[in-house]
Amino acid sequence: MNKLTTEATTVLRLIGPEPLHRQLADGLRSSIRTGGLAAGEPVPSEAELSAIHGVSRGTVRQALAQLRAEGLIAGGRGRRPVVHPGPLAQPFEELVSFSAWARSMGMEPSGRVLAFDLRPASAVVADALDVPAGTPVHQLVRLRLADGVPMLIERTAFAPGVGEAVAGIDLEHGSIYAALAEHGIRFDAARQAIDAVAASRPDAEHLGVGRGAPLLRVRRRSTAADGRPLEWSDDRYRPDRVTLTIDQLANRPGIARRLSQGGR
Amino acid sequence: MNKLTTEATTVLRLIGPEPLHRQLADGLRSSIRTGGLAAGEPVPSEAELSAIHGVSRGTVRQALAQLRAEGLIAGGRGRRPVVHPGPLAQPFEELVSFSAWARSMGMEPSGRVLAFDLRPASAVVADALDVPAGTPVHQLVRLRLADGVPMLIERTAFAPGVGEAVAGIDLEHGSIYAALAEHGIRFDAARQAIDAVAASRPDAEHLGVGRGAPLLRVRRRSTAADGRPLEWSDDRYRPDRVTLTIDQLANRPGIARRLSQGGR
DNA sequence: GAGTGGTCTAGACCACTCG
DNA sequence: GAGTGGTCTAGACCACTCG
Repeated sequence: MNKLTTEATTVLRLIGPEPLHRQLADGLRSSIRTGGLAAGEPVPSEAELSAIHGVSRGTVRQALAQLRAEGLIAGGRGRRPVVHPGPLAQPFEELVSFSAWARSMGMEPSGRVLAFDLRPASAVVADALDVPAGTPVHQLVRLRLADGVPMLIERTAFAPGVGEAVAGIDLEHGSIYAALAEHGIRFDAARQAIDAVAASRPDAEHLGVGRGAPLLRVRRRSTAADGRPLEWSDDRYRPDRVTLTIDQLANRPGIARRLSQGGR
Repeated sequence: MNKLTTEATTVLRLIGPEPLHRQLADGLRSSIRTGGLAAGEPVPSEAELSAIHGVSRGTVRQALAQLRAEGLIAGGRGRRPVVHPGPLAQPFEELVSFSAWARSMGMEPSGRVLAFDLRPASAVVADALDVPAGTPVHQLVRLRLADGVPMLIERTAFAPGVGEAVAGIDLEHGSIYAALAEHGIRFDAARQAIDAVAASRPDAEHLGVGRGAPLLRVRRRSTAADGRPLEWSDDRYRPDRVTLTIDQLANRPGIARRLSQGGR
C-alpha cells in the first residue's frame, strides 16, 4: 500500500448522473491543477485507483485515457504514468474568449467597440455562416485590450439568432462568450486558419504599430455541438504581444499546412 | 444484414504482432481515405464490425476511439457514427517534413542550402536542445520550394547525434525526416510557437517578397518518444503561399494564446 | 520476480434515436 | 420496439520495467 498515493488522491464520492470515468478524470485533473499531484510525479497505478475508488480497471483506464488526450499525463508500458511536466493549459473557453484568456493571465480585459451593426454578409461571411450572400447579419469590430494595452483587433460576424443575443451585451467590458452561454448558446468546436498580414493604416493606428507592420491573423469559424456555425471572426494580433502555441503529438490532430486560397 | 456495409469494409486478416485494435483502425482509416467509406456516410455499427472481423466490441470501440481522436469520424449517442465531412488530413510526418507535405499536395519539393555547418549554440538553441550554450551543433539554413516556387526559409539546429546523421543526406532533394527514420531517429511530438515577423532583407530576396513584408513564423522544438529534443527550427513562410489550419474541439488540446516572451 | 500498463474477451444495463 | 452507442464489470494473458 502506498500511503502517499492514497493521500494525494482524494477518495471520490462517485454518485450522481455523471459517468464514473468522468468523475474520476475530473478528480485527477483537479488534483493535478491544485498541485496534489505535482508535475513529474507518478500517478497512482491503475490497480490502486481501481481499489481506492471501488471501480473496475476499465473505468480507470477510460479516465486516464482522457487525461492523456488532454496532455496532462504521459508514459506507460510497464512504467507508471507521470504527470506531464509543463503541459499547455488550454481550456476551450480561453481560446474563444479573449476575456477569459486575459483574466487567466492575471490581466484585466476590455474592449473598444469600433463598429457594431447589421450589415449584408459578404461572400466569405455568408459561406462561413451558411446563409445566402447579402443576408443582414450582426457584425462587430472591436479593439481588445489587456490592462489597457492593445492586443488585437477582432472583426466578428454572428449567425442569425446569435447576433440578436449579442446586441444586449455590454461590449466594452462583458464577455460575449459568457453572455451567450447564459442564453444556452455554447461553442463546441472551431476551425482556424492562421497566417500573417501587413497592418492597414487604421488597424496600425488602433494597435499602435507602424503601417505595414506584420500582424498575426487568425480566422476562426466556431460551431455548436450539432455543427451549426455560430460566428466567424478575423482576429489580428500584435505578434510582439501575443504568440500562439501548440503541442503536437504523433497520430493526434494538430496543425495542418495549407496552400493559401486566392488572395486576401 | 447490411450488404453495402459488408462490401465497403474489407474483412481484415487480423494477424501478426500489431494489436488488433490498431489493425482495425488502420483498415478503417484507409477505407475512408480511398473513398470506400465516403464523407457523410455512416460507419458500420460496432456490433457489425465486431461480427465481421471476429473481435470483441471492446476492441472495436478502441479502434473507433482512435479514429474519433483523429477527427475522422463523428457522431454517436444512439446514432451511427458518420465519416467526418471534410476532416483535416494531418499525418504527423507532414507537419515535420516539408517534403512529405509538398508531395501530398501533388507538388515536387526541393531545397536550396544557404548554409550548413557546425556552429556554437546560441542561448535560445542551447535551451531548446538541452545542451550547454556554446556547444557546437549542426545548423542548417534552407530555402524550401515546391514546384520551384519559394515557400519558406527554415533555420534548423540539430541535437548532438542527430546532426551527424543529417550531414550524410542529400539536402537539396532528400527528406531529412525520412533519412533520420532510417537511422532509427523518430520524431514523436513537437511544441510550436506561432507569430508573425517582418522579412529581413536577405529573407525577402530569397522568398521574392518586399523587404519588411509580413512572414508567418513557426518555431518548433521536436522531441523523441522519451522526451529528448531532436531539433529546433525557425521556419518563416510566405503567408500568401502557405496557411496553417487547426481544428479545435472542446476538451481537447489545441492552440494556446501566450504572451510573447521578450523581443525577438 | 513482482508490479505495471497494453490488450482482449464476454456479458450486462442503460439512454438515446429512429421509423 | 429494435437498434445504437455509452458505460461498467470481472477476468485473463502478455511484454515491459525495475530493483
